[in-house]
Amino acid sequence: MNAARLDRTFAALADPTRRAILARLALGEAMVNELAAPFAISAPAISRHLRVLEHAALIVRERQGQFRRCRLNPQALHTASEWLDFYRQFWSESFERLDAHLKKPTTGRKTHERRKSRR
Amino acid sequence: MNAARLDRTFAALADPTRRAILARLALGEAMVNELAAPFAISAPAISRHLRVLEHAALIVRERQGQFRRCRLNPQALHTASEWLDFYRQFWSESFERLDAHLKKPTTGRKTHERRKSRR
DNA sequence: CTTGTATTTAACGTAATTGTTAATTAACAT
DNA sequence: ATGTTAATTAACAATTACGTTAAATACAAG
Repeated sequence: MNAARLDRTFAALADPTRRAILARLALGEAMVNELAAPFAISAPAISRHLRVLEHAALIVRERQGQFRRCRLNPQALHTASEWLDFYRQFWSESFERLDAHLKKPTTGRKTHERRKSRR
Repeated sequence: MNAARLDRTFAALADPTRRAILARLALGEAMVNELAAPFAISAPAISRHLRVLEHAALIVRERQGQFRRCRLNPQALHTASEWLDFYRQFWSESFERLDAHLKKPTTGRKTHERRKSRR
């Protein structure tokens, strides 16, 4: 539910720079320039990526002197993951089918570990 | 891993029409016109959405007479979900923090939990 | 108050996305 | 063959996305 929110979240995740920023923030909070350092793009470009991430509620920012501290906001990731959760049944089903397929041609050998149904 | 693949998957998921198509396909396979029916957009527009979903490996299609049968391909959803899984720890941590916060409002508590530096 | 550092906003170019309508391909039916 | 239906491709317009450089803002510090 709330389609626009999911739009923004998935769109924000659809960029490798932004995913890398999130990965960096997973290691701990960081300032903007710290986040920008690994990338070969300009500071304004980073700033806009951060704006996208913030608008998607994937990060939060707060002024700290002349810096701006950024940290992960797990809420939006949670929402996106919940959406995907609905489809988990399908890939577990297809693993079951694959499993059945692999088991049938020869005799009973345990070709694959069965994927557990999760949660 | 494979950034371009995740790019395509998340970008494909960042559109409400495409998510609705996936939701419909979760109910079972369907032909293109069947998928198009609920939407107020033209057939070519649907066709392109399907192309995006196929290119992102979220669906597979096969000719069936003059029709084209579409079905969910859980593989890409699985990949996206795995990527998100990495972040599950963060939102569970923040739930723990929220929990602690709600339990301890009155007594002498240290103003802030220090984020652990992690990995 | 002037200068330096951190970050954002403005202005701009280009490429991608999403939609449209018209034309095309593929299969079916008469 | 001809016409009908299913679906795609072609050609085009509008919007959004992402990058740049230059200018503006905000704070720190001599």
